[in-house]
Amino acid sequence: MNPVTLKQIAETLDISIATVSKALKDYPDVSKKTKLLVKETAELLNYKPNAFAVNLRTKESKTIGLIIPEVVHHFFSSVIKGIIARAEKKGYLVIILQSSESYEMEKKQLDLLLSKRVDGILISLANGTANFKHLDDLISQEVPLVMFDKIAKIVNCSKVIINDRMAAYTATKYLIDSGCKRIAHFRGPLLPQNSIDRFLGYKKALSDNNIPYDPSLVYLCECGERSFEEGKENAHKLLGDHNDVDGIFINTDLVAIGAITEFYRIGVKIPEDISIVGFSNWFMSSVISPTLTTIDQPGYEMGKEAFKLLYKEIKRRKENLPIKFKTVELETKLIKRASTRN
Amino acid sequence: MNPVTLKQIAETLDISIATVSKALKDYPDVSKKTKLLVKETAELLNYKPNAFAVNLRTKESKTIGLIIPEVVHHFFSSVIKGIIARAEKKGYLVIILQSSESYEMEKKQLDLLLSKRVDGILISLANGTANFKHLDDLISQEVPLVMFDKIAKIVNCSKVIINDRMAAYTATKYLIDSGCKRIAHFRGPLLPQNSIDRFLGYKKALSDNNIPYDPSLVYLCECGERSFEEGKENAHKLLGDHNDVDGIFINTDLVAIGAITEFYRIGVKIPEDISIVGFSNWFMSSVISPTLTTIDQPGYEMGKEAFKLLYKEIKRRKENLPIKFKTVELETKLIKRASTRN
DNA sequence: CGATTTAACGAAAACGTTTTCGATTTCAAA
DNA sequence: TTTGAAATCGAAAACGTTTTCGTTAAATCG
Repeated sequence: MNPVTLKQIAETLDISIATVSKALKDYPDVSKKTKLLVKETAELLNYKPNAFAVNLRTKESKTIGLIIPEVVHHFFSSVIKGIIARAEKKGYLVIILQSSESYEMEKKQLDLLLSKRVDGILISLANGTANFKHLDDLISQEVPLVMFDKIAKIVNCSKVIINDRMAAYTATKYLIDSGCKRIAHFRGPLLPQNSIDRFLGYKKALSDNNIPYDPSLVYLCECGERSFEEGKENAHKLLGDHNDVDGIFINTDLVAIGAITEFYRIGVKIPEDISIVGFSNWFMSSVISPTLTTIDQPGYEMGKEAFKLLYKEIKRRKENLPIKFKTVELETKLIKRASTRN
Repeated sequence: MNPVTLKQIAETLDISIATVSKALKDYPDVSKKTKLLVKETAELLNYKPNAFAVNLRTKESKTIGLIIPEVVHHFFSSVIKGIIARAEKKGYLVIILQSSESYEMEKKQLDLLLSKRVDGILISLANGTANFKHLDDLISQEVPLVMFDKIAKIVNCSKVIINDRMAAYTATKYLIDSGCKRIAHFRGPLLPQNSIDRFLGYKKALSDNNIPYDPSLVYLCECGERSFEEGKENAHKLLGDHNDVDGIFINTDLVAIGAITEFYRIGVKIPEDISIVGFSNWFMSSVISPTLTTIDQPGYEMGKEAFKLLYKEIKRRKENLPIKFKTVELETKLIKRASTRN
């Protein structure tokens, strides 16, 4: 009935608890004979170490926390998968929390994880967070922390990112190379670094190719739950505002798909009239019609990489070694499909 | 530096640890004066209870485990979101593991969660599991367990499901009512209950409407990573095998989208030549062209409901009350879109 | 054979909390 | 004043491990 403990093994073998514990962990100061004996009876009694006691004693939980803005999201699901896969290999479990793009939530979830005493935290920032005290506090408490995708450059910790700016540059450049002269941009929210970077990449590509930057060609989206609708709305507005746009670089695939849908409804031909490049390479993008040219954002790899960094930090921290923060940058690539002319 | 403990509060106030503990938890046998004092200094010293010690003492972790076949999946993401939302409200965190549709994995993950001593487990079965000993073992160990979506009828625990059979019946009936005479079915794998039920619903709808059942119209898919390709392949095969099919009920949306893609490529008109109904109502289905008629499967609600059931069981178990297993059935509805004639 | 090393084991503290139960004090009623 | 109950507190055990350090027995060496 009640779970087997070291004590019970010790009693049935008439040896001490200490010896049993050491035998199970292959300490050198216990004979091979008793080791075998202990292991056999542990097996027999179906002994499972009590994680609570181990945690208390060792001061670690072999558990990490993960905070993402949104669970129902192709990119973040991929990240989750990558993290879980890697974590499991190293014997870590992962607790997932979502900030729903809210700063307040993010703080709350961080506190929750802290009070559960996870061994480390992985986080992708909410769009709403512009203040980073909660993160700095973490770091000064020496809690291993690594940020990925939506990061804050100013916070001093390890990070894994893509080069949003360069990727956006590539995307825009591809539009230019395919003959577009007047290129709009549906950008993401104002705060997060990556939507800023994508905007900057877009601008740089224009200026490098002697295309004047026109602010009236930049449309804003929240890129949240309403992404698809925002795409439709912005597409509609764009047609009202301008009649000479022949290309759009869009902050994220879902918005792009909304735009395509609206253009289709109105009768604007993609890519003949307007070429479109998205961002993220959601699975959906390979399936809609026309298929969407986009930037592939390696979620699974990002998850794996983020955990690797965190794991190293946890380990070094345990051995009291100095920590050096690293930021690894993952490759993106342009996926050419049918929403652009080639 | 080191985290504050009850002991330190006790020492600064020159009272006992016991009193501090009781003061913080509002025990009746400590005066209001000292309660206030204790709470103030706890606040001041930024005291956070050591979760490890609490776990050991109370024998619970306020953590539950979740095992799903696949994380990168619209339906399961929604479920995750529902579970997390509900769990957080009750002060529970959730550890997520994935079985990758493999029985062996599923067993392994279950063991992992067990060894972490989670307070309960939520599971949606892998397609590969036909043996349920691992689950029965759990139940006999009195670990609260509830299954959702992909369940095993034979296992004696609480469940939350949809009526796959009825939903499939409705879908097929809708095809019939819209004029289809010769209706194919792309079914899911042989083992899981829900693909069996959907198949049975399809069959029942035929026989209730005097349409002969023709086994050669039933095509199998794994419905795993290759869903989209399977849809294309089956669509292609179908056209080779039959030239009179005018409707298909497809086990899951992604396969349906594959089929639509292939039909589009070949020039078969949807819904004029062939009508299609999918299953699950992935977001994607509202966005492709033509938009896909499908059955809405309420993932978020299912997650919430599953946690509610689990929570109740955990609570009753703690109070040593008798447990009665419940299975709640969630409503589905037919979403009529453009892949069928109306 | 005595001295010293090596091998094998166990006692006990520690991790930080919760909770039982007994001890002390206070105070009102008799 | 005595008695009893009520209010307030603390000692201590317990949860199950891990690990240090001391103890004993066996083996090795000179």
